[in-house]
Amino acid sequence: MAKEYNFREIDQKWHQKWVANKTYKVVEDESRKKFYVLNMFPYPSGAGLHVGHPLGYIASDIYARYKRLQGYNVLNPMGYDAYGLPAEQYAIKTGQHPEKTTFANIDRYREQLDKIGFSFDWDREVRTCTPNYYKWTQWAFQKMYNSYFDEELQKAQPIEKLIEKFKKEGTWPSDEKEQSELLMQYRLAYLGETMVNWCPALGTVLANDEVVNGVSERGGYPVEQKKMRQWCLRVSAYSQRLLDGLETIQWSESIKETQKNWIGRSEGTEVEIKVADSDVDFTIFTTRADTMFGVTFFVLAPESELVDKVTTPDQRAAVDEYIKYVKGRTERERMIDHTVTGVFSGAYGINPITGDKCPIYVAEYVLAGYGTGAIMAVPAHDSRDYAFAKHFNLPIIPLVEGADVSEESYDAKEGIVMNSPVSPDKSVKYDGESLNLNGKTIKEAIAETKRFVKAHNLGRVKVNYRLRDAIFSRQRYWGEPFPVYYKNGIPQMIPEECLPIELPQVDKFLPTETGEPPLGNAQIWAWDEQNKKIVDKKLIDEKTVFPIELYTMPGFAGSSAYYLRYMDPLNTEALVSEKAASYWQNVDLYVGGSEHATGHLIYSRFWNKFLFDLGVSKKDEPFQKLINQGMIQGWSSFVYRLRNTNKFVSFDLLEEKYDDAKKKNLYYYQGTEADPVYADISMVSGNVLDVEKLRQWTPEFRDGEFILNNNGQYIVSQAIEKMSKSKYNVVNPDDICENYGADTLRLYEMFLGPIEQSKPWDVAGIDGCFRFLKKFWSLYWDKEGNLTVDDSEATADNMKTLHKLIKKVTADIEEFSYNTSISAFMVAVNELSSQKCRSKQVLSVLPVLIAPFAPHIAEELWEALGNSTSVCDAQWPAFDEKYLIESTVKLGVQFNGKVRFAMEFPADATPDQMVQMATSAPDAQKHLEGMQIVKTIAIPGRIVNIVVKPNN
RNA sequence: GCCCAGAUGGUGGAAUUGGUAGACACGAGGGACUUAAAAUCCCUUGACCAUUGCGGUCGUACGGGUUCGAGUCCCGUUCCGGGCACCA
Repeated sequence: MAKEYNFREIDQKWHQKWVANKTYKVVEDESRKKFYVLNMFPYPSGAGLHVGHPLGYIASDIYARYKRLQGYNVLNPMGYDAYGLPAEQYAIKTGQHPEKTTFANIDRYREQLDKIGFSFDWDREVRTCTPNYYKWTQWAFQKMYNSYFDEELQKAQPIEKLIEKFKKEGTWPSDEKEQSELLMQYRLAYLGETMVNWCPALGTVLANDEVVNGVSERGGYPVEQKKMRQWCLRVSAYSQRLLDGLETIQWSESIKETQKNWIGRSEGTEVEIKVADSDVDFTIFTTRADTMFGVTFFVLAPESELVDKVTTPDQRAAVDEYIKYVKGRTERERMIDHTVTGVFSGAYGINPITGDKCPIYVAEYVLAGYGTGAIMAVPAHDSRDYAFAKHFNLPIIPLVEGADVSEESYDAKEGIVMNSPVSPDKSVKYDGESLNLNGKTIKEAIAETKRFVKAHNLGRVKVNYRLRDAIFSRQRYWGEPFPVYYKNGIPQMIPEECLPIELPQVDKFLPTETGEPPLGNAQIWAWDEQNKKIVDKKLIDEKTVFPIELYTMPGFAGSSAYYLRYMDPLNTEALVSEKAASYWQNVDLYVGGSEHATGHLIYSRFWNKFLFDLGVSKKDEPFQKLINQGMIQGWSSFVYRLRNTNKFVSFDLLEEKYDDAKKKNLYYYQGTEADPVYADISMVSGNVLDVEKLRQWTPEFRDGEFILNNNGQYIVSQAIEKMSKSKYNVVNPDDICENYGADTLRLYEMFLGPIEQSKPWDVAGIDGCFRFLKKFWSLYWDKEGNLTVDDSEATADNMKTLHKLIKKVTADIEEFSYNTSISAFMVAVNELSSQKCRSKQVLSVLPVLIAPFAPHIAEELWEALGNSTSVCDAQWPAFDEKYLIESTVKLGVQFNGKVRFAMEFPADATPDQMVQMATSAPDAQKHLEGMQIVKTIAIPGRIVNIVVKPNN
């Protein structure tokens, strides 16, 4: 009997050794180069890990182990994003404290993670909900509060500098309340009266990225717009830096593109518009300054305060009614329904370029939050203005030669401008100059108009960003409390030395009866200013004891700077020490899902840029390279229940009909509609249901009648969906570890396909990886279970196989192309096996090569070969080109990078011979005439490149 | 509507970035060993034609183009996925 590959024993043995020897502990070491690998830390949900979670962890663990073998000092930490809604909702339902369930879930996650053999340094674990951690979240918030963004320096500065400036200018008010309000307009963390996404069902506000298609991302509840006083982060101040930074980092183009869209830079022109017969004026923003001659009306956003100033008495009633209508519409309704609505304000604006009086409308298609909340409408060249003009019968003036605007607007920025002006008297003179754009291209016309507007002080060139400030408060319990108290309604920061302000105990996790957030339930929640401590609410007297903020921070607060904390997780004096931050700098490789593109990945970059301005973070960008791992989806299974019965019909007996109205397939059995019901995938093999298992699963199936097909089987239908507890399609990694071992799981998850691609989990192929490990194992042992490795000289074939493998695996890991490197291993093992290779020269290298992928088996073999140290401390081998020289036939000759003709070469021709033959071939002569050869490149067996240039 | 990424056997996916398409794995079929099963090993496996042998033709969503040579580059079309979306 050959020595068996006993993965259970091996996995357990090495897990224990790694823990005992602290193999993965990492300390700063100035003598070695650092490498920082990081995964997006998980939210510990009650469902535990499924096979999708480890995908990214395995990918980064492979890279971390590889870098370590290359001699880098690798930081590869793990922790938990522990604040979150599910724990809170569970608490509301059961009364259990969220901390209790969260910590229980963390323990379970840890147990599962430990089975997979990660090289995490657990001594650096962080949990965002522990005071020792969130102290620094609160600290950063206070720093933001005490900073403003200096437009000239393009960086954060202490707020004191701004106060000084106001004092110097003489604009510093004496009243404390006015001072506070003035500074609030500049602070990076500020209290703002803003329109927020209010979710009544969740009882909290949500950030823009937490709202998807007008409903909450979590739970899918309706969201409405509401004006509320909220803490905000002035993320928009960093718009340009967030945009510029994208050019310096190695992220996928699609993620960068998404962020660029989200930041939404647009360069345009602001123009001042005077309201006729009034002293009111307003500013419009346009990116199409070239179309000023085509303006036929103006539009204000309904929420704009200008509406009130502009509306004439006779239109007042109509406008008020319209505003009421708009307010009654939810975000969702506004998004889906694009019918044209609006109302005339009664006033007219004067186009400064043409002198024309144009009506001013109020319409919901103009957004208050973007630009100035007012636009000039050019129906000929903007589809929204066009629809509006058609609806209200307003004139349409085409401005581009050849553009047909009888059916739709011409929005393209291409063409030659006309009608600008229609006649010379239609262009107002300023300082003797009037604007004429006729005959120019649109691009030229934009530039010319900008110049004109600026020169005659009619407006200014302006860059606008779509990126909004982040709303930073939530009406929840399970989050970081704000280190803020209120003195006569003016917010005050609790002194830094008193941080952290710990989350108080409450008896109920719901909002209070008076509608206060859950923290309103906390009894010991008032600030004693003199004694600097938290005291009972009853003591509030507004003289020395004041109420503390009841809001908590949102989920992204704790996850924005966690990568810095890993550098120095136990530090009580600073977020991160100068020494640790200087050594680790920033994350070299970040792995996580692309769904965070407009959330965490923006907030984190903002947060880091702020800390960089403070000198705390040492790099302007937190994550140098980003890999987005795809999702592993599950195969959901459905059984079909005939409506209003307890009968379940096999899928292949159903009749399928497409319903146009519902846009999906409906199923019928003998005329009765059948509804799909989830069945747990553990009860299904292939697409055949184990009816008895299902009966025992839940009561709804126990007494069900199952109508089987002709083969006596019940067939389910299947769909690929996101893996989720509620879809009963979750595959758990523990079972795989139990049946195949951690190394097989690691290999298989990587072998499934490119990391960045989403793919359904299919256990079918796992045997291939398991077989490979068994073959790999059996390279080392004979029938009696003795090590077969000897000191024999490796053959040329052995060396070729080995060096081919080293080359391939090294290149593949660098490109995160792990699936192909595993294929290369399979080929190499087959080759060595048929070569009957026993040479230590070759076989002692393989464990090092496989160590990143399959660390347990690597350690076991490394030890068997007589090494006393961990394979983690071995050295990654280099390949030698000399073993890899190929000798095959053919292909072509190429001149100047452009191939001209094909010819064949003998199999064993050397590069020099190939060049010689190519240049002397008859076909070559015509290309070489009058030319001299600059350079030749010959790839044996493939192609000869000859770069030529003319003589002289 | 705008932007991004993609389409290769029965399946997951390779292809040195313009150089033998289908590596590797799964599945399927055949065989060996075995009383039997499991495990293991060997052969076949893109399609079609020829199979006693060599072999031949077609083939990377579709239609064109560039090139000695195209899965890869260019133009057009179709389809699927992702992001943004009254952003002026």
